[in-house]
Amino acid sequence: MQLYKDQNLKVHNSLSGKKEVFQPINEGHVGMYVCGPTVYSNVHLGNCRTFMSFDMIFRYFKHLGYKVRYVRNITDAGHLENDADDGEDKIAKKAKLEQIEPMEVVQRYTVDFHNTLQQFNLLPPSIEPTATGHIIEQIEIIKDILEKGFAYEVNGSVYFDVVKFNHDHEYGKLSGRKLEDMIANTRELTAQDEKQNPQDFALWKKAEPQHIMRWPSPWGDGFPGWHLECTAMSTKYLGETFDIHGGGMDLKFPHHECEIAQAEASTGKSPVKYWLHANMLTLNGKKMSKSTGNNIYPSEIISGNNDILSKAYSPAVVRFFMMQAHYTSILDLSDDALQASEKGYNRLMDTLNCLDGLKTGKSSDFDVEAWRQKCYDAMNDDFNTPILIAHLFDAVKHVNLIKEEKEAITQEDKTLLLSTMNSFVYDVLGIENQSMGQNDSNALNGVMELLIELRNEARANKDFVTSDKIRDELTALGIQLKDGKDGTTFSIG
RNA sequence: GGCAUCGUGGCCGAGUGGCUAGGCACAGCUCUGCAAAAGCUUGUACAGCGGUUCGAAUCCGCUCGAUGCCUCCA
Repeated sequence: MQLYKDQNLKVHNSLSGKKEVFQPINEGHVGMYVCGPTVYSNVHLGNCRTFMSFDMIFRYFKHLGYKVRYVRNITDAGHLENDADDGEDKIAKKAKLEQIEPMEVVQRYTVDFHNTLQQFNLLPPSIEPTATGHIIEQIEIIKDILEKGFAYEVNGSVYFDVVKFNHDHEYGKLSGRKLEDMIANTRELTAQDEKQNPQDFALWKKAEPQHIMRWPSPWGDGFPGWHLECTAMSTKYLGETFDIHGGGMDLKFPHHECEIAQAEASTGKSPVKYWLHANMLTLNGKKMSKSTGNNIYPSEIISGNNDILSKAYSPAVVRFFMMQAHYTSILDLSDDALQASEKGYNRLMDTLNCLDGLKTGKSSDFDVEAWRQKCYDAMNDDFNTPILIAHLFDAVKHVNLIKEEKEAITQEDKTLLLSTMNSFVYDVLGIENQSMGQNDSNALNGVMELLIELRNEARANKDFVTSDKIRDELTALGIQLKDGKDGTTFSIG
């Protein structure tokens, strides 16, 4: 199924600041690179949002029938605390703090990262390379950049020469900055800086004797700079120019700007056709951040064990909540917003659960084909999931009306509706059906059927004391009875 | 200080030069033994001030406010 031939997808390119028609470099194929986490601590919910956004994008490309190679790296070395001379590698710092091997730090938080993303139903990327696994590639690129004259070596470290690069390239084109402005606004240089210019950035850092994470290089023992790993790994697995590069908005500058500079200095080509940036998740109106402590961890939401939220929320509800906002918009997390999403989620799932048993008729009051295209139009407009969800609720309304026999649907339309709903909710949005009720254990269903039967007998006998007791006690247990035209159903949650 | 983004009804959140997104909450009605669920109906809006236009919440300018980046961050 090559749906992409019929669907006109547009994506917002941060480089041009415009929505552009998406045309892959190689017909039918998409190469996509997303900056992964630095595994020195647990991922917080803000981190998850970015990966969830790109997971949805990955899923939609696949849904459209593209062959997608999705590369998302693990940064397990080279990410400095700061750019100054006393800059310390984040992993190494944590290892020292916890008195364990750096690779133990990496292992622990990589496992946490994978577990967390799995809970939110993220698909694994096609390739998940690590920085430490690509030291040789990084050294090769440094050599190349040195040879082309865009870098210089000082005392065992190699720095990228931004000023020289800017002579015949444009440093700052992604983030809308001008080098002259940056230089004019630079704060005082910290004491004995090796860099010729504060805007220069490290490609290779010399390892001090006490530094554990070190690799041999032509410039002595050291470790690679943070920006370089992404260039090395994206080039290796996707080529010198590839379709999509994604990441959080906060990486636009300097990280992505530096990636462009490194690639252009080395290959002479612009590395990426479409730059996509996911916006931040805020908490109390402020960006979530590991360093400031303004954050919430996925486990705290799922368990309800936190001071911010009134209750626990399932991963599917959290994902639904995120999908209700556009990936390029700032989204603020709050208890009210999550509660509203949970109710909406339950309504959507109730509809999905009853879709299969929907009675069909001779005609349809609901133009399923037109509705289906509206869903695609929403996604084609830069992955507009909030609009898609609005359309999904339109279907919910129709399904409920059909259930009440106020509207009708043909078998053919029902089949199309069912497959479209399933595709968009489960495959594209990646929202799992964690609402119980239909597909639970037989024992529970049996017990519930019995209780419903007893209650209905009591009601028939006008013994409302008994019938209300059954209903109220079940409500207290979190089980809701729903009296419909065709009898009583229940839902849990 | 520089660069960028944003300011939508009670809350969350789309969109856009003229044709009420959607979810949640609220109100009325239908259904019900009463509820719940579901459905129907309705209300509340585009930060402020100017300008462009037949017409702007949507374009332009200014003011105010918020956030992000400029130092590690998804």
